[in-house]
Amino acid sequence: MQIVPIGQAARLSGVKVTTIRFYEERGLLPKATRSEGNRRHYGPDDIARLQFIRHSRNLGFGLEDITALLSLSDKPDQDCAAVDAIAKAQMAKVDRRIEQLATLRAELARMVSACTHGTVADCGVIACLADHGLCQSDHAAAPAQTVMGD
Amino acid sequence: MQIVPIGQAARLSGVKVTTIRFYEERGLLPKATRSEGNRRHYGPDDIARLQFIRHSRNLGFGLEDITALLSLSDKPDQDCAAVDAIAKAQMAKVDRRIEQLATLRAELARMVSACTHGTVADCGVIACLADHGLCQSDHAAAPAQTVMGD
DNA sequence: CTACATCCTACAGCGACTAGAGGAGCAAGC
DNA sequence: GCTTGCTCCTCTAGTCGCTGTAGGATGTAG
Repeated sequence: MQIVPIGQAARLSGVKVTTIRFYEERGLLPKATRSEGNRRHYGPDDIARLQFIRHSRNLGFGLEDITALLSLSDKPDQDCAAVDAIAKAQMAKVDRRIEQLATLRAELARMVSACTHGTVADCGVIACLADHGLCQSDHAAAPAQTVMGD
Repeated sequence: MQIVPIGQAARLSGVKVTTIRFYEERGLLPKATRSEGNRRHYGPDDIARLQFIRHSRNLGFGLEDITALLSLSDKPDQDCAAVDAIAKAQMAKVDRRIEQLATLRAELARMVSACTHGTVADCGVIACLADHGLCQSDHAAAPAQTVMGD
């Protein structure tokens, strides 16, 4: 397994074929060398890089952060403070989100428990959605688009 | 405040002007009536509907779910089981995400604590990202795109 | 009458892919 | 040699829930 085509690289790294091509286009991977028939070749270093990316994605890092982390990992003599900063920022982001989701969960639970299992007219869930005054928490303070997404 | 233009509807409902137009296009709101000068008009019902949507969005519901909830709330005589199901599914979704994020957070914390504050070459963070074997948890089992996103 | 705010449409962009069309290359079996 | 079927190629468009911009029309206050 010295040099492999994209499909095998995908299997070895756990990154899908289309995603590998996407990463190349985005500059996270160097442009792959090609065979005579115009097919991409990958070596062990490329596989390692793909695994690095995949692992970072699994930890929730964005592609921009990953680009920074990759370029830092290519310069082993540098101070690793920048690495630390990126990781800590990511942790803070995750913390914030967990907090938001916990508030959300509490409100959803309260809402669901207000369901009378009767008709929609008496439904506590609908009533709560229709009138924020019926909520106890101030979850609505968070901008909607940041609640579930990035 | 009987009938108002879009800007005031936005202020009253907490939904941005552009977002209101977007919701109309998506069918979450009926097509607004227009003035002679082609401007949208909104009445109290429209404002209430917008508040319902905003509140639901704040609770993390997707637009598809909200469309369903709205159409259910328009039929007050129906059984509210469907409402309950949507709310419970949302709660389960939030639960799953909280769990994932907790795992993530733990792994990130472990990683950050492995930072030697020296050079990148010795950095525990980079080492961990490069080699998933250095991780204790199996967070990598989750598909990347679902970890932080919806 | 002139600023200025508000409104209109239409389209491009975000992040991180995913899916599909339409075609070419390649190995194995007949 | 030929067909079958898999892998690979490029390119485009779609996902979600908006946001931002361009370029114009309308409405109102001084």
